[in-house]
Amino acid sequence: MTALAAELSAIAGAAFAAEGLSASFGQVQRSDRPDLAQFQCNGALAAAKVAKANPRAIAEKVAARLKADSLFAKVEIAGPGFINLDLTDDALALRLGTMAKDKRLGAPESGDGKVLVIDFGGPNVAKTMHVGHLRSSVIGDSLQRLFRANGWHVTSDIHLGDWGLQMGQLISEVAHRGIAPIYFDADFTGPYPVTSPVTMDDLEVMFPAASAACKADPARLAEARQATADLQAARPGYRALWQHFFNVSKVGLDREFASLGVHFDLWKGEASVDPITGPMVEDLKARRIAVESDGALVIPVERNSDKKEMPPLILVKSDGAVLYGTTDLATVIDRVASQDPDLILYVVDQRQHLHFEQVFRAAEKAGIAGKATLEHAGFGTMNGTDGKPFKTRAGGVMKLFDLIAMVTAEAEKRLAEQGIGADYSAEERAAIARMVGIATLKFADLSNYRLTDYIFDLERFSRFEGKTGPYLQYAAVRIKSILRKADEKDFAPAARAVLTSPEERALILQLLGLADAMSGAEARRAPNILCEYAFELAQAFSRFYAAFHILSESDDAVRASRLGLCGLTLAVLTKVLDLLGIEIPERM
RNA sequence: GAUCCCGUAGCUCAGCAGGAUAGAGCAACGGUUUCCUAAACCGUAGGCCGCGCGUUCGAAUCGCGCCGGGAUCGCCA
Repeated sequence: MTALAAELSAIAGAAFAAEGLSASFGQVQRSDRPDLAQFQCNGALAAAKVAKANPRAIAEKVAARLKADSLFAKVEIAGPGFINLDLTDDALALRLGTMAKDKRLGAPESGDGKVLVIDFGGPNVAKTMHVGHLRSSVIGDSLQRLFRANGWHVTSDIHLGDWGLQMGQLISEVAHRGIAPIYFDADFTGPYPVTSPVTMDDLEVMFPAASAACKADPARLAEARQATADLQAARPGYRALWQHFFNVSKVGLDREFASLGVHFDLWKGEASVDPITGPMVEDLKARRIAVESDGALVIPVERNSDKKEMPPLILVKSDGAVLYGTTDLATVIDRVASQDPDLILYVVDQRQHLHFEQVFRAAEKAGIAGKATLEHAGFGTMNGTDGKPFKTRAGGVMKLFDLIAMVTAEAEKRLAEQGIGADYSAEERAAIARMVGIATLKFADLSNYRLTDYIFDLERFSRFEGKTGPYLQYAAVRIKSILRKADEKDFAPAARAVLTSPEERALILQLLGLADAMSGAEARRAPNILCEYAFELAQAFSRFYAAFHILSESDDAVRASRLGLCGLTLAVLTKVLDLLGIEIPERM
C-alpha cells in the first residue's frame, strides 16, 4: 500500500506525462485551503514556466485527464492554475478499509531491510543526567522507533562519554583527595577492591571541582592529561578506578532511561573501542593518511572547495592520549565490522557539527566506512528564558531526575483535582501520573523542530492543556472509554465507513495521512512532523467526538461506522504516540 | 576576522524542494456540560513573517546587503 499523497501524485504525474510534461509536476498534497478542496496540485504553474505556456491551459488539459478517473469526486481549476481535487466518499472509505486491515496501518517500507546504526543519548560517565540530555535521548529514541517502523533494521548505541580527559581529571582528583591510595600504588599487583571508593554523590562533587582545578592550575591540567594518557595506556589501578566510575554511574543512567522508556541495543562507549584504536592508528600511519603535525598525529581533511578553515582531525595528542575524534573513527570501524550498516546516524548536539564533518571526512579518506553513509542529525540547544543555555535559579542545571519527578507530581495533582481518579488504586494513579508526566516532557521537546534552539520553560513542561502530550493521550483515552461501553452493549464496529459529515471526512483524511507523515519524518529525521500529525489527528477526532454522540446514535449502520472510525483512530494514535515514545493509559 | 544557524501574534513555537486568505498552543475576551471523560469543543480579538534591494506571473520560503541574537573555528567533549 502506498501513501495516499504518493498514490495521487502518481496519477497526476501520469496525466502530466501524457501531455508531454515531466511527471514530477504531478506532486499532490493536502490542500492549504480545506474549504476549497481535499488535495491540490500546483504543478501546472511550475510546468508553465518550463514549457513557456499558459498555466491555466496546462491545468485544463491535465484536469480533463483526471476527470476521467472515477477516484475523484471533483477536479477544479482555481486561481492561476491550481488543480483542486476531492476524492469520492467511496474512494476514501475503500482506502480506509485497506488501512484498517493492514497490521502496519500502511506504514512505509522505506527501510526495506536496510541497516541503520543510530548513536544517541551519549551521557557522560560520572556526571548526573540533566535536562539538556532530554533532547538527544528523546529525539534519538523517536528516530529509532520511526526507522524501525519503516522497515529498517536498527541498532541503537548509547555511546557513553567515558574515555577522554574528563576521566583523567577525575582520576587525578581522586589522587589529590587521597581517598584511595591503593589505586595509585605502582607496586600493588591487585586484585583491587570490588567496592567503589567513591559514590555517585562523591563524583558529582568531584567532577566540577576537578575541572575547575584544571582550569585554574596548569599543573593540575598536566596531571589530568598524564592520568588520561596512563589510563589509555592501561595502567591497572586507573583501569580499576575507571571501572568503578562506570559502575557507579550506570545505576543513575539506568534509572533515568528506564523512566523515560528509552531503550538502547548497545551500551557501548568511547572506551569500548580502546582495543582497536592502537591498530587503527598504526594502520593510518602506515598508509600515510595520518601525519605528524606540531607533535600530534593528525588526519588533514581540508578540501579545495572549502569556504572556511577546516582543521585536521587530531588522532593522537602530543602527550600520547587519544581524543573523541579518534574513538569516533574507531567506532565507525567497529560498527562496519559488526553491522555493515547502510547508514550511521549521530543524534548529537549541533554544536559538534564541525567535529563530525572532520570525522566523516577522515573516515572517507581512510576508506573505513564500508557502504555506510555517515550523517549528523544535530539538534539545537535548550536555553533558559534569558536565551542562554538553561540554568536553574540556583545557577546549576536542573537534573533530569528532578524534572521527571516534578512533572509526575504535577500530573498526580491534576488527577486528584479531576476527582475521577478517586476510585483508582494508588498504583494505577502513580502509573497514570508517570505516563502523563513523561508524555508532557517528550511532546514539549519533540514538537520543536530538531535543529532550532528552544527555550526551556518549566511552565510549558508542566502544562496539560492545548497542544501537549496529555491532549493526545486524552483523545485516545476517550476512545478507549467509548469502545469499552460499546462492547458492553454489544455494539460492533463496521468494517466500512459510511460518510455523512465534514467531521468524518476530515478525520478520515487525517487518518489516511499516517504514511505520509512517517515518510516525511524519516526523510527529514524530524519527529516534530509526527507530533504535528498526531496533534491534528487528535484535533480531528475531538471535533468529531464533539459533533456526534456515538453510543446514542439510533441508526445502526451509522453508529457502527463511527465505532469503526473510533477504533482506527485509536490504532493510529497508539502507533504515532508509540513512535514518539508516549504510552497511553486506560483512563486519565 | 571566517564559517554556520536563528529573527514569524503579548509569550512559546510550526510553516521555508516559491503558490490561493501566514497557522497552532498559551495568555485575553465571550459561549458550550439532563447524554460516550470539559486534560474537551465553538467563537472574537491579535501579524509591514527583523530591515532593504533583487529573481519571479507569484517570496515568510530563493539570492545579495545590512541590523540584532547564538554557535563553531588543532591537541575538551
